[in-house]
Amino acid sequence: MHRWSQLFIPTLREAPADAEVASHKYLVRAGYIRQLAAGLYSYLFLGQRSLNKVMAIVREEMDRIGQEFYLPALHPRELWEASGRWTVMGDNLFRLKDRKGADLCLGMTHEENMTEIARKELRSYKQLPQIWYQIQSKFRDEPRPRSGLLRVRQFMMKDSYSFDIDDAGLEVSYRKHRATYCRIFDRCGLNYLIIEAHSGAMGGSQSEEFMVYTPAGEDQVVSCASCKYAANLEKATSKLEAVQELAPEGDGKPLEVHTPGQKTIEEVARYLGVSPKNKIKTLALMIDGSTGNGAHASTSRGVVVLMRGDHQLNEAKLSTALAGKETRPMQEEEIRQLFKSPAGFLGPLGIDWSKGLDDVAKPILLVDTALQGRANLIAGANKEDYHVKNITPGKDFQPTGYADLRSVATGDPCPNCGSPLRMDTAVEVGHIFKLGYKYAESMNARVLDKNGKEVMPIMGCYGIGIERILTAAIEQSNDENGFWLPPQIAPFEVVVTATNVSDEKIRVTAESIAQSLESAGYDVLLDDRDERPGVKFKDADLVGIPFRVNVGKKVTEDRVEVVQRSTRQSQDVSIAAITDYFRQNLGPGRRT
RNA sequence: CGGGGAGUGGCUCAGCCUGGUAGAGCACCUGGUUCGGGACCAGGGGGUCGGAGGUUCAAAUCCUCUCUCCCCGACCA
Repeated sequence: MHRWSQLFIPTLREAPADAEVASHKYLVRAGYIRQLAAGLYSYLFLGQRSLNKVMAIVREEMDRIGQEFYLPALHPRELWEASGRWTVMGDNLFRLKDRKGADLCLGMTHEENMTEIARKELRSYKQLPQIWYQIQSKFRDEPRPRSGLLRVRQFMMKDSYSFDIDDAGLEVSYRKHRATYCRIFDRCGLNYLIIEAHSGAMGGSQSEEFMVYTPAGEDQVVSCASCKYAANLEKATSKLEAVQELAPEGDGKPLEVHTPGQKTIEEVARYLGVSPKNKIKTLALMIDGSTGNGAHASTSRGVVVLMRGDHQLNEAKLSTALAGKETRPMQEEEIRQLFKSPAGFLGPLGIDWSKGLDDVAKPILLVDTALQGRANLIAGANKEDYHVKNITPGKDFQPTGYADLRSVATGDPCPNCGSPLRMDTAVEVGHIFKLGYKYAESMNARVLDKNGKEVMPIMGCYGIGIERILTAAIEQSNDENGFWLPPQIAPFEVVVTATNVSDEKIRVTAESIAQSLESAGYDVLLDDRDERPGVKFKDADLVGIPFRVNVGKKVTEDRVEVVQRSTRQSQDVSIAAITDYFRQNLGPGRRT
């Protein structure tokens, strides 16, 4: 039996000054966590208890499809060299040296470690499929930890990895995870949705994210109210309405027009009396050369992006199109040097664009798919105060390539059904991802197939942020007095509040009610502190326990009050019927 | 990393501009009165004012450097 009077539950009247989001404020105020440093938190009694419940659910569900491992958090450099990520991960990877001077790092994730095991141990297709998982601390030197437990440098992750002999097998493993994740998030009481995700620089493979709507989130989710379409902003697209093309002027060939002082899209469009939709937006960007040594060194490279005049560039999409390269806006001087054009009048004509990303000597020209098939557009003339009409992509200039680079905006038509799209912020609690052969390839994992031929196993990886489940649950359910958790993940299901412990009858009754609820298998916290009732009620409201039993003056009538935290509805229940009440409202006690 | 803000008992903050004995509320300890929504009275403990250097007779306060934390932007569970 847990007695509040003997526990360490340091509740705070006021939120710490540096907490902004609800979950952060309440986790601290309710005594769940304390901060150690930026992005590092200690989980106290209530916090750890709740996380343990989350992990128990995750474990129970994962055990139905996979096998639990526990891998080291400390990894030798060689492991990460093998996959190439020792350099790729840059500053995000925590690095250290052992006493002998050997390089080590703290695992941000465990693809390498798992693949290493697979590489050494898996020999035959007969051993496949495999699903291996673990629940373990991950370390990431985030550039900016934030929002309490939402983005931290050390956190618990359930990560799993699937190994299959072929695509069909991967599909099965992926489906299993998807279904399991749904069960996990359902059991944790989260209101989530599954969205198509940006699959990062590796591209191609399928990836979905499990999101919970909350203004505290860091992700933008685009969704359709009419159909099921939902995607990450980095991935989302929308239907393009047809644009009225301009009639060709003169002989239909590119035609320079004088546009004195007109630089922006809007100015030029207004000046020429056309819609921005008929204008090409030209963005000059730069890939900075790496300062790395030897093999990895590269030179800076210009990238020009063409968008429809009224469209916005999505940097994540651009980065994907550039195989993961980051860009920055080009400076005016750089534009002048590279393209002999004044900034503001840059256009695609007359420049020798590279034929592919590997063609490093020339600048890259990427054109958004919204411009593919368009005609008679207007762009800069690479000359002060001049623009060019009658430009048709593919005819008047040859881009390096076309790509979907456009950011979806609120109200754009859904790509499936055409209804207006909406955009919401959300937090990612899980991610499932078809990895493909990336690690099998780089780390040289091979098995023999039916025909005795060596093939690479195909992999999937799947993650759940443990703390984020708690955080999302709190973001989902809080008010000015505190928060309430779904009973399945609350540190206790019921708090029994003895309103006045100096009243013998109340004290004894509270004690016996707590006792019998506990015997019935519920997690009960008995508030037996010598405090005034107000203090206890405030604390009970604060700490996230979904039900409260008030044991007060009505004990003389053999009655107590049960208060549901979420609705604040209170109901008198006879003491004899208290266990039944919870059987009806909570189901049978889990520990029976 | 770029931009903005903040560091003063455990917590929330005042004091700083205009240098002169370090404060309030809450929390904590003791005694008493209380006991259904963060009680009251009396007494008490606790702070090198983030750190270093400088200016000054004198620095929480002015100057320089530095560390830490938070927020906004590029990454991710």
